[in-house]
Amino acid sequence: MAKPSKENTPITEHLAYLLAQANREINRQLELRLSKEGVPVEQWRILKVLSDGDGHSMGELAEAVLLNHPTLTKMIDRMVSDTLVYRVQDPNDRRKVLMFISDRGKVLCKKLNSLAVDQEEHILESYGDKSTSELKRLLESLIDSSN
Amino acid sequence: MAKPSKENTPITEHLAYLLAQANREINRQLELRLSKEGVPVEQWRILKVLSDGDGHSMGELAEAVLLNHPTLTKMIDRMVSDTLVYRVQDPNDRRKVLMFISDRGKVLCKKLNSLAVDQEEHILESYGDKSTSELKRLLESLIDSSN
DNA sequence: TTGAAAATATTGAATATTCAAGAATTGAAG
DNA sequence: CTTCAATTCTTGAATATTCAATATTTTCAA
Repeated sequence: MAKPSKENTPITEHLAYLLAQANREINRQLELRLSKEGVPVEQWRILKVLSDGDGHSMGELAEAVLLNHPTLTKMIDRMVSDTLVYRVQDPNDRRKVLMFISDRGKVLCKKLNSLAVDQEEHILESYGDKSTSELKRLLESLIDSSN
Repeated sequence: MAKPSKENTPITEHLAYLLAQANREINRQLELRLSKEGVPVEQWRILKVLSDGDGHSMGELAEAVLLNHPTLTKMIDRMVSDTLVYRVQDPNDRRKVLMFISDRGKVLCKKLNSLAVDQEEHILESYGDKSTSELKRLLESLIDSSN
């Protein structure tokens, strides 16, 4: 009997592919909702992270919103132009820049949050409560086990 | 009692974010392995889809490998230069181009497959057999329910 | 204290992706 | 048949991302 081989598994059965596909689909839906306010998903993430009111360094932010450093810098430049966020030099470590959300940013963030909640509710409806929370649990644990 | 609100759920609890994070992590690992052969993940996907030996139109391919049309065209241009794949005009519908994998492409694809299998096995080890198949199942069903 | 190494953020050039327009072919209605 | 809309793919310009290099500040060992 031949040794069972996984080498010609169709692409659609690879975990990496399923994740990419699901991510693409969910992201597309979210993008569609947020486009009502003309804001890309990454900017919503940034606003959401900053909305705790604390100052976050660029490095911290980049990690949290899944962007690499130079990309974040340029996106923040745009958001500063739009007066959604602002930079403050960290007094304790002057290499760092602390990012803060502005009042305008807070207002926008609230609107975006409710658009995002709409989507999550839509997913809950079509996909189910149980599946959703189970999926979240598994994803968290996958992420954990990858570090 | 206040109405329970999901509007200030931390970003890390959103399904869209968890998917993005997991996708990023797994993709990074896969990228690292495939970089041994100097091939981006998307090219591996293309080779894998074409490795059934049939001709696939650009539209079909774009859908299958999660790239939009112009991006795919340009990536295919590179792969044609590298003689990994080749174009044939579809005799039944001359608007279409059918893509085929070359012999050189097949050889490369085999090497890439085994690198990818390495990764899947690594995931199985650290994450577990049960979790992996359960996660795959849930992802498939999420993708289904999104169409 | 000094000087070298590490950490942090930005910049500019190279590369890649996307959007909108174009070219070729097919389908289908009049 | 003819013409007009739809489909398929490619192209070029605009935009975004990435890589490598730079500037600044901090850390730490000698």
